[in-house]
This record gives sequence, structure tokens and C-alpha cells, in this order.
Amino acid sequence: MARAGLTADRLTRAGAELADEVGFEQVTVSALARRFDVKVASLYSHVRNSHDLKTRIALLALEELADRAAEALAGRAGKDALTALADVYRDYAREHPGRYAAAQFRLDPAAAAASAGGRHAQMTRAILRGYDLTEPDQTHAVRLLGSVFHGYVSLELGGGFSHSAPDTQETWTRILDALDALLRNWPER
Amino acid sequence: MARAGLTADRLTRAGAELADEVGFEQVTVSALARRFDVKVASLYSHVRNSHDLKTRIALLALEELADRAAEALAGRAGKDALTALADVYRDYAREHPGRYAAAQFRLDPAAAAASAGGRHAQMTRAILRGYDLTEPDQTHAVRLLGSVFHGYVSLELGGGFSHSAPDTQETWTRILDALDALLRNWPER
DNA sequence: TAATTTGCCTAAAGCTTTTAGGCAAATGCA
DNA sequence: TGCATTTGCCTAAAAGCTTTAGGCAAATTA
Repeated sequence: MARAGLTADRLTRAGAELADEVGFEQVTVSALARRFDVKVASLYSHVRNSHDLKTRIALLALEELADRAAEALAGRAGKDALTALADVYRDYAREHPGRYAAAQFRLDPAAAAASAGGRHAQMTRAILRGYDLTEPDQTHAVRLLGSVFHGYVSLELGGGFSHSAPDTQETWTRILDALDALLRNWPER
Repeated sequence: MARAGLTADRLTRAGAELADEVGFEQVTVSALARRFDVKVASLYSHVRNSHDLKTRIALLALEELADRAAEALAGRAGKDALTALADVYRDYAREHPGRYAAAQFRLDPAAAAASAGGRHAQMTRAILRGYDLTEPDQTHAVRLLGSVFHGYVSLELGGGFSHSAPDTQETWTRILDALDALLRNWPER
């Protein structure tokens, strides 16, 4: 019997594709085995278990997102950078809803430490160089930006803003305007 | 054999408790049957299927949250109201993480329409009466507030802000200050 | 009390997860 | 090239979750 050429990496990538097609929740070891036309047990040589598979997909998504963000931020500053980073998250979530959901997967501390999570925080912080904030306000602002990006994108993806005018692109633009104004004029204690 | 006295309502409430104890993801028809010391199949007379059970728990959580929000908003306006509503979400998520996760469960359109979702939007809009915003900015602001509340709470709950100073209470306070300032000084087009 | 409804049961099929052990293909080395 | 080792995928099997079908007994109603 010819071999299918399974590796943890190929499984992870295929899992990410599967997530985008059917949703991260529906990614299962069985479904993945079916996709490779291979028996389920075969996957267990490459991936520890279902949780491990999901963790790998999450890490992949976080890497991809961080790569896109790094590229988008290069050569930009101020509001330009703010918008670019925000759009990276929003676009990624729309192009790859399953991967975006995966990026929200609760990682155990070990995995979290090895993830691109730190790069994300770094890049958000980098944006603030274009504004005049010092610690601890800078950290507060990093958290605010993270909250807005994540909150908006997941509400929009979940259909939270659906059935109402005005359209979400308009809102997104205005929210970024508002955040820019807020960062330029951050209130004192 | 004595009857256990199952009803859709009791199952839903027990399911919500179970969610808070073990996580919404882990709420299963089997686990719930175990909790009532009853055979699994018995639940299917009261609840259509696993998805239906989760939907009911989600609707319960949305109701509870809306009730708390309504009570918190009574007699408050401006920043006072903003803070009160924000705290309702954050406190609820901390007290009832499983229910809060349930409230994020993707509802099908029929369920969504019958949910307390509309009340939530109404209450956020009510807060803006204390600020000077007209449409469409009011809608943009409603969406921004929803994004921040949801985004912050879920990142905090997921441990996103864990291993770093300053503490999250401080950030939360400063973010609400910032939002208040932003709403009082909403940028023109 | 008899008839009806309701509630929980047994049985069973199908799917997912995970472990154990085995044979064959690929690879490394003389 | 030929042999030994490693690697990859397999079969088998146990255990848990979901869901449907059909049945008997308890509760309700007349």
C-alpha cells in the first residue's frame, strides 16, 4: 500500500483548511483522516490527540496573523499603522473564519508561551509609538486596541451587526477614526 | 420507578450550572442525564437535540444578562450608566464563565430573533442618550461599545492579559474613562 | 375506575476518540 | 546490492456521545 505522506505539518495545514470550510469546532481527527483517505488511527502517530491537533492549528493561525501584521506595519506609523493592523485582523477573519476561531483557542501555558502571542502584543505596542503615551497608559491602550479589534471582528463574524444599517465597513472606518482621535487625546488620570 | 421531574426549563438551568462548572463546550446531553441520574434518551423528550439544549442555555444567559443590565441602568445616566453596564458584562462573565460563553453561542436567525439580543442593543443605545450623538454615529458608537465590552471580557476571561502588569481592574477603569472621553468628544466625519 | 397522556426506560445504530500491536515500505548502512 | 532498522499506515477493540424507535408504568383527566 502506498503511503499517504502524513506529517504533523501537513495535518495541521489541512486541519486549518478544514476549519475554514466547516468551522473550527467541526475539526476532528476523524474528519481529517477522511480527507487524507486514511484510517483514523494513523493520525495518532503524528498528532498526540484531538486537543494537540487543535493547538497546532491555533499556533499556525497565530503565526500567519503575526506575519501578515508584521508585513502590514512595515513602513507605516500613526493612524496609517493603526488602520493597517486593524484591517489585517478583520481581513484575516473574513478570509479564514475557521483559522481565526482557532486563534482564539484557549492554549495551555506552555503552548501560549511558544505562540506568536508575544509578537502580536509587540506589534500593537509598536503602533503606539506614533502616539504620545507612556506607561502604564501604553499598556491600557494596548489592551483597549486588542479588545476592540477582537471584539469587533468576532461580533461581525458572528453576525452580531447583521440586520441593521449602516453597513459594517462604514462603522469600522469610523471606529478607527475614533480610536485614532482617542489615542491622540488620551485622557489624564 | 419514581420520576425525576424533568422539564425543558429544569434541564436548561442545570445545563447552565454545568456550563459554569466545566465549560460550555463540555455541556453534553449525556453529562446532563448523569446529573439527573436518568438515562440519556429520557432527555430527548424535553429537548430536541444537543444543539437545541445549547441554544436554550444561550437564551437563558442572554435573558439573565439583560435583566441585570436593565436593573443596573435604572436611574443612571452618562458615565455612571456606561460604567454600570460595562461592569454588568464583566462581572457576569467572571461569576458565570460558562453562561457567558453560552451567550456567545451562534444562534440561528429564529432563535436570535426571539432572544434578548434586541434588549441588549437597546440598553447600549440608552446609554448614549447621555452623550450628544446623532445617527449614524450613534450606531457606530453602539457597535464600538459592544466590541470593547465583549472583546475585553473575553480576552480577560481567556487569560489574554494574564502575565503582565498593571492589573486588569486598573486597565478596565482607564478604558471606561477613555470611552467616556471619546463619547463626549466624538470626532466629526 | 377507566382512558389518556406523559415520563422514563431498553435497545440499537452510528460516529468520534484513543490505545495496542502488526506488517510492509522506506531508509540507512555495510 | 542486500540486510537491518525505522517509519507509516493498518486492523482490532474499547469506551463515550448522539439520536431514534418502541414500550411499560405513573400521573392526569373524565
